Amino acid sequence: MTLQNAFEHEGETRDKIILGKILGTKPEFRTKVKEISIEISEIVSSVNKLSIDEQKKEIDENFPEILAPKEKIKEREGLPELKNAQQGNVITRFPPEPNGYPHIGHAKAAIINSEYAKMYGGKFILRMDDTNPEAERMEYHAAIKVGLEWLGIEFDIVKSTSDDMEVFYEKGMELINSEKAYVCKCKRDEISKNRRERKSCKCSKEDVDKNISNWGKMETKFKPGEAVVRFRGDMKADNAVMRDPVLFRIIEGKHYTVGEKYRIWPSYDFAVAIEDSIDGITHAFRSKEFELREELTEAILDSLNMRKPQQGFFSRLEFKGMPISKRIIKPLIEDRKVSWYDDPRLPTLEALKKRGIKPEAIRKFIMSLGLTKANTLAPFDSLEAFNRKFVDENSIRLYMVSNPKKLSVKNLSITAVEISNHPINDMGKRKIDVDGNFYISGEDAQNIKEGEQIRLLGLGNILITKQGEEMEGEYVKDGDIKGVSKIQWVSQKTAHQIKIIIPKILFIDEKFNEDSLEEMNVYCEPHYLQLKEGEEIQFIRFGYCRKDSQNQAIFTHK
RNA sequence: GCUCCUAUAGUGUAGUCCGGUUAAGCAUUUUGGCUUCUCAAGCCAAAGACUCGGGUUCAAAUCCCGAUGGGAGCACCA
Repeated sequence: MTLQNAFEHEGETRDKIILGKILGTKPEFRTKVKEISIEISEIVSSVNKLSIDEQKKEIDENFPEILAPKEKIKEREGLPELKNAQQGNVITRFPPEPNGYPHIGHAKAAIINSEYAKMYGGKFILRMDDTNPEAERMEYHAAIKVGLEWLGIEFDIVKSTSDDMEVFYEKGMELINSEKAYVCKCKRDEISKNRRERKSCKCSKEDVDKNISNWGKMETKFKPGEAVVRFRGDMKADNAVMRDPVLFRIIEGKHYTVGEKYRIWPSYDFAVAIEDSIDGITHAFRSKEFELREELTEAILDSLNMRKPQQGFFSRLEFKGMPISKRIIKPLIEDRKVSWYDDPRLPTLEALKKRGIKPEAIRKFIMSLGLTKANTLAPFDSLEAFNRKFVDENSIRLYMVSNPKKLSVKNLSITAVEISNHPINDMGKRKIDVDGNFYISGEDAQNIKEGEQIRLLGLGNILITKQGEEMEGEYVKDGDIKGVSKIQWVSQKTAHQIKIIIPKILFIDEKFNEDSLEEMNVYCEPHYLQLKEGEEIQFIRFGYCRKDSQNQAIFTHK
């Protein structure tokens, strides 16, 4: 073993390392560390005296097996194992609030929870967390469902928190009756101040009868803001969430599905605790900002003698320079700095789709981030790398020319060429008519000198006879493929003009990037017109783009 | 201010619970090479990390203490 290690490290080894290896593989020596370490030192120094060739000889003669290449460490696949989980008995959930358009953050929560359900052959529930009528809308509800469908996430059960209003009332009454909750009539500011100062208010001392009658008044008489139900937590707790949090409050707005049927609405903490318990959720993964809520969720369920789910937490996911919150996006839309929530510069699912990111890539990407609680500010690059693998296989290759320059070729003996749509996969061929009049890219034109040969891809070599605004050349029959620069081209007669939109980073160091949307007017092959909208293509030597319409494409990535 | 979470290459992570079998694995990025009628994809190679300071131990990325950086919570939002 000493020999092996020495050989692997250029003929030198260290006794500490050898000791570690022996103790690691043979725990029975651990009690005799002193004795064996002396022995090891001797062996090590004798091995180190040998030259590397002598070591190799020794190995060949006596221990040939250790020259076999080491097997690589196996990378764990997928997510880490769950605690207290049994195959077939896992139920997870994704509870978005329908108060905005779904984005990459939603995707992370949904994918992690659904993957766990899948991993354990369990169930996965989509629960629209709609307990604040003022913020929620059908439009968002629908957008979330569309987004998740696009991601390819399947649910066993779809429900809304508001389906269970009667249960919340029942459980709320139970808490009031058992003195675990009380009606508080303090002003909002007062509650907040008392929380900070860790002081109870006088409402918390009211008896059960008074609380019950006040609950009655909440149903009819009190106005929004005049009374709330609070959980009797611990006003002295270090965890501020435990300082008598609100369980119910009055909201009079019209709810997008149940209308004005209810005016007392449960708070998030209460609703989630109860819902997770009655839905049979075994494992609930929430993003890190809810970490302090774990204690409260458990306290509520304990006081109701209800079953508790196992909770887990993961970090929020954001891309560098791509805002995720409505607070930032909304003003951008109002100022017309971005067009809408599907603007390709945004990290919403709709935008990612428009930009040409594939759902499989998002899934792989999110799985690659793991379940870490450290903040993740991923660069968009890594998503692109995943996406490229999916997109490359089935994007047809087309020629496109930017900053077009004219090139006319004399003595062109052919009138049409056939070009295959993909270099490796069989995706058919297309025929292009040519008449000697081409466009080539301005960038390529710059690099060409008179008297040089270039090759128009798929067509043939051209000897450039005249540089300048309008270039001229001669067709070289059977030209040499190797050693000439190969460039893409478009036939002047059939060239189709499109606009390519290049989305770039929206914020640079917290400042809006005024140049975040670049537009290019380019010529491409007429074949573009025959493609379906939404199809991914690769403009050769430029990058992958998604066809947005007959005259507009969006740049996906290199 | 108080409380909680977090810290591994340029970037994202695995390993940390239960110290040694791995002088830290993977992906991405960058660079070089091969292949190729694309500057794509594919293949090969190189480069590159345990935040800092103490302690425990024969042995610390891993355990303990402290410091520092980053994030979150202290809503009648979720």
